[in-house]
Amino acid sequence: MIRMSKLADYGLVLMTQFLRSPDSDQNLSARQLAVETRLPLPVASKVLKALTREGLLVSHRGASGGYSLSKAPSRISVAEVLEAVEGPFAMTECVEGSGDCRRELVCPVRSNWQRINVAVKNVLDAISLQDMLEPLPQSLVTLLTDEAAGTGLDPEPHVERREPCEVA
Amino acid sequence: MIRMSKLADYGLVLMTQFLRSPDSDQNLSARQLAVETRLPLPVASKVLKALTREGLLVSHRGASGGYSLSKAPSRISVAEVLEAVEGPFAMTECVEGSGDCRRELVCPVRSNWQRINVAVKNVLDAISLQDMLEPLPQSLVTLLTDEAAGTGLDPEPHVERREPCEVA
DNA sequence: TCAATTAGGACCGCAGTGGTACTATTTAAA
DNA sequence: TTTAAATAGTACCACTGCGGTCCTAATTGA
Repeated sequence: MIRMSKLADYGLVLMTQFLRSPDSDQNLSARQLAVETRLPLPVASKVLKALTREGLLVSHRGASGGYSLSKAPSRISVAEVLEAVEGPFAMTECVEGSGDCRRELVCPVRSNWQRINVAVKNVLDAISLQDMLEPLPQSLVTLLTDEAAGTGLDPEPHVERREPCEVA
Repeated sequence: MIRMSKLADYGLVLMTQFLRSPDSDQNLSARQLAVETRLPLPVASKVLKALTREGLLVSHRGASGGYSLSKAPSRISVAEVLEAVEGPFAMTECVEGSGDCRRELVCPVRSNWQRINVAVKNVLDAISLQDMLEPLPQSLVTLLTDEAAGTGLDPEPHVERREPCEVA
């Protein structure tokens, strides 16, 4: 499924929550964020801690404390958020080089996984928090998808474009 | 980590194994494939069954039976193989529409996940089995990565290109 | 001083992955 | 006709790690 974890998804939801109010560098408490995002407080708290540890959020302790974005939302990428929560981006085990793969020497696909890994990561790195808010990045996505579809490969129509279901 | 499962990785390794011999539409038994890929026979067997069920392989039962590719390796994409083994491609839960997400109505990122999902899937769909064999698709990957990097977003240099470690 | 925060763990149930085993069915070859 | 070598299908299981909770500091504005 190439699924990313729920926690990472929560990370994105929480990060974008800062952009929903007029001033995006405001201070929001874990409690506020949890309520607004419909997440259980302990869960939101855990994710916020991770995001802070990785430098994407700045925390303010004590009464009337909270969190705020560490930089402009246009300069925070989706990939950054995901990696902050779930660690370095590695689609396969051999990409992160644990090194205990018995197939390593006879594996013909390994070096290409490295490349694919970079390609996918770049897709997620090209999308900023700002982009995630509105259904705007149409140009971006179509660009990416069109390029992917027209790379000189056999034009087998694998692609089945799903209709994105809009939010109310 | 956005990790895909080991089984899916095995699927790719097994599928590409057909291309390592001169005639790619030959008949290979599970036992042969298991030995050549250094995979336990039961594991290889399980994955091969899945690939057959999804129509990517054709099976031949009985003595001197085995598996063979159902179509030209240039017309089989990486995405197809992954989906055959681990089910439909969905990076987040809400993408596959289980529908029990309490955040659904207030979630600002949902519709964009649909798009990102398509974008990533297209990256994997643009790479054929053939491409996976040799470290060839340089043009393809650089194209994808360059396009991703130059989409008019804030040109923050998120991208840290890892040096791909070649196979012997 | 107090209450409201964040920081940092420890802890745990449980689903799902990775892997095994067994039986039934098919079929080329002896 | 028999046999052995295959695949098909399913049940089974150990174990990892995810998602989630809770508790105890440390911090700080009111």
